[in-house]
Parts: sequence; structure tokens; C-alpha cells
Amino acid sequence: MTGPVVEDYVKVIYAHTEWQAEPITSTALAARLGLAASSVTEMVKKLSTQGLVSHEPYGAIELTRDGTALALRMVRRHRLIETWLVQHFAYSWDEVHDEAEILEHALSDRLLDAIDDELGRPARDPHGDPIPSRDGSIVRPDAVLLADAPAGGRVVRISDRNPALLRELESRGVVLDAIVRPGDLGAEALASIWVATA
Amino acid sequence: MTGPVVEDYVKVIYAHTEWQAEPITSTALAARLGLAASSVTEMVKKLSTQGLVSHEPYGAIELTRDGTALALRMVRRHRLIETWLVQHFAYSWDEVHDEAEILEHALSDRLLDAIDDELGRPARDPHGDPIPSRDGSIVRPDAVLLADAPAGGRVVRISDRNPALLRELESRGVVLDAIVRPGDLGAEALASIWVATA
DNA sequence: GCTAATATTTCGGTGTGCCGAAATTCGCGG
DNA sequence: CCGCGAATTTCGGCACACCGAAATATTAGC
Ligand SMILES: [Mn+2]
Ligand SMILES: [Mn+2]
Ligand SMILES: [Mn+2]
Ligand SMILES: [Mn+2]
Repeated sequence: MTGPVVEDYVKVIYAHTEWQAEPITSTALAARLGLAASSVTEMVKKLSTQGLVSHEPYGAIELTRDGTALALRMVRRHRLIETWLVQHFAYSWDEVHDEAEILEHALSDRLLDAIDDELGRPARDPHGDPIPSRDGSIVRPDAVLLADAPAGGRVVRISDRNPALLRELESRGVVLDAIVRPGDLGAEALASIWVATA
Repeated sequence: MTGPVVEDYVKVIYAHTEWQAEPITSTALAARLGLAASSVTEMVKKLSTQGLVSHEPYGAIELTRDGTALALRMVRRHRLIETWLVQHFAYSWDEVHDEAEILEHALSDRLLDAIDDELGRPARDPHGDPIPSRDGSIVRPDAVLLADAPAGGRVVRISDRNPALLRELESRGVVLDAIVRPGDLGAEALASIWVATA
């Protein structure tokens, strides 16, 4: 049906609007995928033909209903696999992303669901990202960026983009559900941590 | 280094000589891979350039030392994954092949070794095929095709090529280590089962 | 409003792995 | 040895996903 390439495109498009509002531009999409802008323009045209994204020339890129469904399927796969690597194989939270990036395209639905059951249907992954359910519904916790929460709060989500930062934060006790204040941390951390304000 | 396509070629070339003597021809290789003969000819030429295979035009195809090492690596992956699916996820022996065919290209070495440890370093897969060790050594059990063993013997290996046959055999009690006689079984079974003669 | 910087698309081209058809080589029967 | 059918290779071509350079559209500064 759709291969790994299409799966990665829609996943990145989805991820961009998950914790921020603005839809993604083709330049930003190219940067995140590590591709030339021209490659992305062409691929987005194909995705549009397939009905997965809507895009007028020079405009932003948005997922259609079908595109969102596929993206949620991939997000579920990615996050379940990350969770499984941590829980079952004692990976640390900074080591799981690359492996999940590959396995998300390879496991059968049957195996993925078996893993989901074995884990007890977890609601969030090691970084606090919510895991879509089998039918594609997802509950995004209420949270604000630590940079925008002067009083701090309980850690709800940490971006898994920078493994080095994850290692440093863990060593300083900044893990899911810990209480943090913005004054304790550097600029990159402030822009990577989401907190629930009491 | 090498992608899934190369991995599948060397794996099939290796598998052909594992339980029989003759090296594989390009026509047979094409048939097993489900490809046109012309595609195989061209790919074999590339494998030869990469030093994985030796092949003079119109001759048979044989793995070099490097090619054998890569093939053993893939065979180990395939068989460990099959074993894991059966032991850990209760797949039956006729269901594991297709999933392993994909996962063998996707798991990291780290994850594969973790699975190997979890399984207790199994020596054979669900079909009795020996699993190469981490360093690439493999012990092929002494066995003869049931068709060539008039007195029968203990089942040591059953080809996993035909899932329907596997299901039928299991329902009739023909599993690894069972004692069978050739008279009890049909022609295809006789050509799929290897036995150790007491 | 105009212009210059920037974002985006278009265009010609590449590498990989595949195909069918045509050409070549092999090997067997006589 | 010769010729014929089967195996194998060669050849032109295709789909996919990518690239850099050039063209074009947008936007921001003035
Ligand atoms: Mn991740
Ligand atoms: Mn994550
Ligand atoms: Mn198999
Ligand atoms: Mn097997």
C-alpha cells in the first residue's frame, strides 16, 4: 500500500503540529527529513495526488483525513516500540529513537498488537508522548512549554530529538512526573520540556 | 553497508546448498526470489563486483568468504527471529516465516543479541534449522531426507517452505524429535523432512 | 509600490533494482 | 560434429526517490 518513505513524510508532518500550532512548510519538512527542498516539493505533490495531504503551490502542507489516519498509525507504532524497548529490553530513553525509526516500518500489525498487550496498553511513551489507541484516537495531555511556565510544574513530556540532552536531564533528576522550575535549566531544556501547571 | 536486496540474494544462495550439494544456478535463484532471470543476472554481476559471490558467465553462483559470512549473519537473524516469535509470542511454526523475512533486515544487532540471550541462545529454530552463533559458526546435524531413509528415524528438520504442509504435519504429530517412517507420509512430506537414523 | 532577499518549484539528471524481448551460449541427442 | 531447445546474458526501458541549478513566486524592508 504505502512504503516507508510515505510513512515518514506523514509522520513528520503530523509531529510538527502535535505540540505547536502552525502547519509545516516544505522547507521545514525538508530540514527534518534531511532532504533537499526540491525532493520534498516533488514528493508532496505525489502525496497530494494520493489524497494524504492538501497543498497548493507555495502554501503550507496539511494532512487530510486519510493522511492523519496514516500518521496516527505510524505514531502509535513508533511510540509503542520505544516503550517496549525501554520496558522489556532496558534501553534508556535516549537510545530508543533510532531503533524505533526503523522498526516502525517493519513489524506486522499482529506483532505490534501483541507487544501492546504485553505492555498493558500503555498510554504514553518514554518521553511522555501519548500513544494513539488501536482505533486512532489520541489524548494529548494539557501542558505548556516550560519556557512559558514561570512557576514550573510537573514534567509531562520531553522532546526526544536530542539524546545528549535526555541523558543530561535524567542525570539531574528531570524525568517524567518530576517537578521542575524554569530557573534550574538551560535554554534548550526550557524549549524541550512541557509541564502541567498545578 | 548492504541493503535488504543484497541480504536476500546471499541468504537464498546460501540456503540452497545447506541441505543439498549443488551450487545454485541463476534460473533457480530467480525462481526462489520471484524475479526475472535477467534481473538476477545483473544483480549477480554486482554481487561479484562487491566480492560477495564468484561467478563466471554461464556458470554456477557460489558465495565467497565474505558472502558466506553475510549469509550466515542473515540466516542467524532469520532463525532467531522465527524462534522468538514462536517462544515469546506463541506464533505457530507455519506463521513465522513471512514476518521473519522482513524483520531480519530491520532489527539492530543489539536488539537481536538481547533476544538471543532472552531465549537462552537456542541451537535450532522451530523447523530444526541450526542457528549460527554470534561468530558465524554453525553445526549442521547429521541427517538424511526421509525419502532416502527406508527405516525412518527421528525428525531433525522440516523445510518451512510450505505452511500448509507444516500445519498438516503438526496435526498428525509429525514435529521435531518425533519418530516417523516413510510409509506413513505423502510424497511432498518425504521430500521435506530430514531424519537422524538411529 | 518597488525591490531585494528568501522560499518554493521546475527541470534535467542520477542510482538502484526491476522487466520483457532479443541475442547469445550451452549442452544434449543424434 | 551438428543442430536444436533450454539456459543465460545483453539491451533498452521503467518506477522510485533523490539531487543541484535555474527559474519563479512570495514577502519584507523601505
Ligand atoms: Mn522517537
Ligand atoms: Mn518518543
Ligand atoms: Mn523461514
Ligand atoms: Mn525456519
